[in-house]
Amino acid sequence: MDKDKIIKGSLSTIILQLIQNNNQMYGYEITKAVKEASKGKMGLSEAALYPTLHKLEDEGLIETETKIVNGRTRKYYSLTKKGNTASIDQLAVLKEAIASLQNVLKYKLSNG
Amino acid sequence: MDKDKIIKGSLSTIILQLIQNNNQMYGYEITKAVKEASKGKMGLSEAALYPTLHKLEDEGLIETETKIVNGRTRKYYSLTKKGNTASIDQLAVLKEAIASLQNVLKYKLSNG
DNA sequence: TACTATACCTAATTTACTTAGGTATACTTA
DNA sequence: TAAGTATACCTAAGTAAATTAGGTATAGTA
Repeated sequence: MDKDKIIKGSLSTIILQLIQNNNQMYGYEITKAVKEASKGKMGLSEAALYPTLHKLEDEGLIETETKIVNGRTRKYYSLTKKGNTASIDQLAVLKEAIASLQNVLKYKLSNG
Repeated sequence: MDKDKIIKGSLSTIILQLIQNNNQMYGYEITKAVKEASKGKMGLSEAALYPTLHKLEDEGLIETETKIVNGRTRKYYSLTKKGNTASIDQLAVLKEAIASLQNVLKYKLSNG
């Protein structure tokens, strides 16, 4: 099993949550955050990240502010009001899903 | 967020683990087990399940024994030796991935 | 007799990711 | 000074794995 498969389908939730925890983040910073927080056990490719950021922006969940830092452009993302609500909701759903998954993994038939 | 997205990409691992916990299971039983273990919070569609079972069988991780019960055919699946090893390995990877995911979800930048 | 539950299945579509690039600036190292 | 690494943005094409939307058939229940 690919070690990153767990983030499949949860990518939007992860991104929203990271931005919420840190008020604002830029794309490259998010990829580094995932790597560092997971002690290198997870990788978030830029090819997966950027389209998802653009999708979240199109949905009105995040908004951008461009800054020039050290001669390079950074696009900082922060949550909109709608995005803040969505982040809270999605995190709750994900946590419940993790709990359910753990229950499924240890499940034994009662008549077994 | 779709409440079932967490199982995307982990489906093979879940199936192998359920069969391992119960020695042998048939397809329909697996769908009911997921529903019951998750208290109805997760659903595993048969359209997702059966192709995955067939793939695992093609890979030599599970094997079948057909039984007629109450006038209906059941295809019981059990782990092969290879499947037993794979199940143990994949469960470890998945558990580590869950732990990593939880670390990512609570991550705050040190310079924030 | 119709509906629900059990029990197997597939084809076509869609989604979300990976692979495989591209552009550009700043910093480090040979 | 040239090459390589890190930073920082991005997209197009391909693929994997799910969903949608069915199908077949038997047994039990209303």
